Amino acid sequence: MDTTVILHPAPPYDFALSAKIFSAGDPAIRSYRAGVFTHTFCGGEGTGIVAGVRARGSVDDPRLELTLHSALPPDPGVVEDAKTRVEKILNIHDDLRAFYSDMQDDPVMKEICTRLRGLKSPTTPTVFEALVDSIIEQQISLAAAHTMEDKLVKQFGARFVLKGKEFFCYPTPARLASGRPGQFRSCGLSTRKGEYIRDISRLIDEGNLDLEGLRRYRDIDQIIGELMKIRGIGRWTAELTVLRGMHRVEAIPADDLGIRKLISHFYRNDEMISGDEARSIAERWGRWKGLAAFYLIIAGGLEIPPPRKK
DNA sequence: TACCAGGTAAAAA
DNA sequence: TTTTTACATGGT
Repeated sequence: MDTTVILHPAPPYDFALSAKIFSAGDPAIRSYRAGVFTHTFCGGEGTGIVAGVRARGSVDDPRLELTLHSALPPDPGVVEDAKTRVEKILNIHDDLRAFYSDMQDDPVMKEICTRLRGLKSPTTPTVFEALVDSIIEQQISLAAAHTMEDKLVKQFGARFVLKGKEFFCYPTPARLASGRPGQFRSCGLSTRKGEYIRDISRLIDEGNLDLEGLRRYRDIDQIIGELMKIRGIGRWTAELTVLRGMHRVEAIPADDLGIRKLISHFYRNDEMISGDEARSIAERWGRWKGLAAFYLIIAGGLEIPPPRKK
């Protein structure tokens, strides 16, 4: 059973460029293959929906075709919910014009914005997901972390079968709260990281931590401060969580090794810089520090060259 | 084979 | 108070 609706992103929007970051994703969870972004949504009792998104129109007149694949016809409310969630994950209603306008004084970012026009950064469906993934990504390589993240989803997440294929959804705090140490270890996580994730999941499950509620703080430093009170969450993890999980694009995890390397590549001729130096350089991006960092990540991946030194 | 990789908390000094 | 160490897996 397929149900199709049309979404209307704010232009400019380059879906193919924006979705490419999901290319390495597992199709049983979330991926981008052959021009289609797919994402799972779990219902009750082993049921679920696979959402597929493809581009229609153009960068300046963009439309998206969202198709929901399910065993039974979905309720109108379910369709509306999936639509809202996809819009939020891809942030298709972001207006990039103010960002581009503010980058005009920075020759490096100005050039990158021209090359990557229409690129929008994604957000995780929940703050919880951003937080758990950030913990997993502490210290180790992204390749290693992504393997562990997929294992965690398959170990703890809800499962459903559609057209003979198996799909998984990101685990709820309740599921991770009752995880045993051996289960986290079998996902490749250190015993310590397993404890962090289990303890945070318990706090949420028992009603002692409201991650989504932290969105109400206007001051980002207040959110970061609240997160850092929790065991396992340092500054880097807190900053990455608000950026990726709350779409607070003014936040930048400046201590991040990858971001430091990218800033040094584009602004300091590949001479390695400290987190404080990265923070200092990022100041020029104003309220767009995190989004600018995302643009650097994609520019780095596409091997867009830094401007010739003067 | 080592060593590093998008950190953090806890132990040791 | 500041410095050092353990941790886990994938890539090189």
